[in-house]
Amino acid sequence: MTSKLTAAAERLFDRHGYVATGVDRLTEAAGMSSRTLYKHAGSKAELMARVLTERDRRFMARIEVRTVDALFAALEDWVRVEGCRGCLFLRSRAETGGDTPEIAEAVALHKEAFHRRVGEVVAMDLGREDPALAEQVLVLFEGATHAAVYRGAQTVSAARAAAAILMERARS
Amino acid sequence: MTSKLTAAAERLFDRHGYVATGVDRLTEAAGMSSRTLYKHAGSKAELMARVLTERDRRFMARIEVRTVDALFAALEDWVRVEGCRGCLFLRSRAETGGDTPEIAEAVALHKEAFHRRVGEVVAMDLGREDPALAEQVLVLFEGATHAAVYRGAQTVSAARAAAAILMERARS
DNA sequence: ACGAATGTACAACGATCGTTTTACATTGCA
DNA sequence: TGCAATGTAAAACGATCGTTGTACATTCGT
Repeated sequence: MTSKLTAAAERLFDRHGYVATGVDRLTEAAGMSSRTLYKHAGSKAELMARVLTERDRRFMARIEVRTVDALFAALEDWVRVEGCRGCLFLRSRAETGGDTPEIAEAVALHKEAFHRRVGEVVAMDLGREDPALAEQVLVLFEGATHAAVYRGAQTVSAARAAAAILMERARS
Repeated sequence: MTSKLTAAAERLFDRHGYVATGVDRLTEAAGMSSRTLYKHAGSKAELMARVLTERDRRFMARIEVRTVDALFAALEDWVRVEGCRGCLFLRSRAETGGDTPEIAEAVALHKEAFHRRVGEVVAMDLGREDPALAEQVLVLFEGATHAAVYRGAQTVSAARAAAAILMERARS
């Protein structure tokens, strides 16, 4: 019941935006009364935070990989499943101007974890730490995600190819 | 008077989001009555479209360059002046789910122009067309813009360095 | 000097916002 | 069997939304 709410909320927030999605649309999609929604979620902002935390779990599980190439392969899968609408975390933070603490915190936690993971994958793939290279890979990942909004999923393969070149150069 | 409105609106939309910014906050910041705002702008959505068109002009003027390196130098200047809040175009489109025609159209026009410009710069710099390389440069640009939201302006120099490597490799 | 244009302040429009209240039905454990 | 717990529907809360109407002041070209 709680998971149905979270799933429905994620879909609506992702497709129409956090602010633009009213509570009545959430209750309708989740098939529950507003009373029950508030008992479960506390508030709309807490619901969004819950959505983000849940999405973070799903996303981070998908990028549990050992190579940079697999990182972008995972992103290809992700956009195939989730579509190309940019990063929900950055979008919801931007929508609220960072003024909603629950949301800002969930986003910060996710982006910290993501940054750490990229660093780890680059280190594993390369055999040594390389923070500068990791930052470039992160930029390619984020760029593929956002450019895909108007350029389509091809941006992910472009980023993948670019990352391969950077990795190859760092190895030799 | 119209330009003061547009400037004030851009600032508020950029910092707090399109939906979250009410008309009364716009009138207050622009120092005019709501009646006058609507005479000038027509509607809130049209005002946002005007803001985006104006921003497109300012942005495109800044990336009138001849080399890929200068492209990222221009982005460094841009984020120094405008801050790191991601791409206003993609954000406003996402906020409205693409359901507001005036906004969706302004965004589409800007992104088309931007994509074309990147292709031109890569071609000039390289001496020949290279659409695949241009796509990678575009991904780096977009990635620097969005990663900068949580990683800071350093992402731009990371992207700049990565682009230099890709360009060098394409030249030899 | 005068009428059109353009500005203002301000109340009000109906709609919708997030949230809570009221009153009632169903379930499950003691 | 009965009392919590948990659900429902529906109305209402005050606030705010984008937008418009009313009534009055200022500026400006002729």
